[in-house]
Amino acid sequence: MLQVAFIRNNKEEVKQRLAVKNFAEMGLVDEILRLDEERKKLQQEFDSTQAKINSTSKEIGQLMAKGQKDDSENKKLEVALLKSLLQPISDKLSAVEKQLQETLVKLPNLPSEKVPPGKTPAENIVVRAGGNEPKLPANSLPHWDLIKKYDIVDFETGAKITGSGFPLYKGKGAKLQRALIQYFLDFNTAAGYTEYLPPLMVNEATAYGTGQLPDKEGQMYFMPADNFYMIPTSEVPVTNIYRDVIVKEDELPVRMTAYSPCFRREAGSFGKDVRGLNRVHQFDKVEIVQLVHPEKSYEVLEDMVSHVEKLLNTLELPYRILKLCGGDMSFASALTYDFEVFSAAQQKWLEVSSVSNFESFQTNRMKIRFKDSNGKMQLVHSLNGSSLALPRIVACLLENNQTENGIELPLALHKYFGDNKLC
RNA sequence: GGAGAGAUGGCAGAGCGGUCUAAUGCGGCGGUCUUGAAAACCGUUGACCCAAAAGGUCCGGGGGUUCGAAUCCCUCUCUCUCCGCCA
Repeated sequence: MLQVAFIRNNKEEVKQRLAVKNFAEMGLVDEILRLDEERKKLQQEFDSTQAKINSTSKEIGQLMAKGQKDDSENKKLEVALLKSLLQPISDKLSAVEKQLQETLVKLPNLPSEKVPPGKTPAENIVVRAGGNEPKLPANSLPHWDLIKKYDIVDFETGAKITGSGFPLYKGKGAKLQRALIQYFLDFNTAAGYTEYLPPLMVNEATAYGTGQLPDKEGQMYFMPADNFYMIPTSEVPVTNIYRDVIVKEDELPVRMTAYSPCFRREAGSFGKDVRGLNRVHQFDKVEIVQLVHPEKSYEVLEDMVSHVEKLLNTLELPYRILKLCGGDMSFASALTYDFEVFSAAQQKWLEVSSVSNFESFQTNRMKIRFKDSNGKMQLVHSLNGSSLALPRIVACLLENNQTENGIELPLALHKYFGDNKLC
């Protein structure tokens, strides 16, 4: 959520930058400023009327103490009159505040100046690439066939138990999940991130805090009996740890990592790209989140990108890093880098991580603040990224490392998996 | 699920219809003293709206009673104790 004061002081700049994200409803900006003006006017009316009521009520107390009954009765009538004036003002004020809030949350975050223009994924910019594409054997298979061949993921039984898109990992497949999670978490904690294991369901306030509500309501599984949402990523519970917290400046940066299963309805996506592990409703992911001083956030973003890149390098997979163009960025992000790995049998790039700086867009909703050296309250900046999402990593490990004698594992995983070959 | 108790400033904790502009203690910050530190003493110490002053709002959330609510009533949420159920 953008800050009204910022919009008020930078109206044209806000519109220009929203245009980079191909935002269409520019009328909302003017609407917000109009509502804000109205709010201010009503607030002043409310305050001055309330002030009169307060002072008169105090006088009543004093008159009663002196035993001046008639005078106090007159004052009571006066207050009653003022209160009848106050009620409609107060109702109007809450209505305007609510409307302002509802309009404000419809505005996406402003893209940073570093965001390249563009409308489609084709206009994203490849900033770096690494690793080598493997030479696959002649009879190489896509991962969904390898999975069957080695019997390590059973989609049919997963569908029987729950529904399609809920994979059932089995044997070495299950063990590989466990090994990857352990490895990723160790890699992150070694870099100074504190490990958390968060609740997998969250309440409305939490889902609202990171921007899932109201924007992506339909993408989350919802439990109506208790009004809980299944988390689409651990970013949601982890960032909300600090909701409504005023942190000390010297506690920054806050660095957190968490493993969790992620639940996504993926409503509207079907057909291509959903085969095998490419797109599923439940998957495992290790996430990194940072809360930082606003002056440091872009520096930290680069750190996080290089952290994920190092991790990816140890997996020995071919990858590339994209800087997303305005049209491909998410609602809440100011700058996003996507990581893709090359799935050799599918001949396709698959997204395995997305690292973003949200600046104060999330923290303004969550009121995560610190007091700077001048004693002024400031919002911290929040960033997060996957490090990493498992299914597509697994798909690539299977496809890229297939040999006649089974599937080899990168050196970094030998210790965690307990073997140098998957199967 | 049942019964009871509770939720107050960074923390502990008093207040139970008007002077609450929330006592007191601890902690934090500044100062005096000191070579320095500790101790002692003195002062200071939250957030939000408003460009700011004035003013207003905030004693878990929401609603009500009253001229006036931290204080009374209703309701929700959470915490604790006991019982029940349970991995």
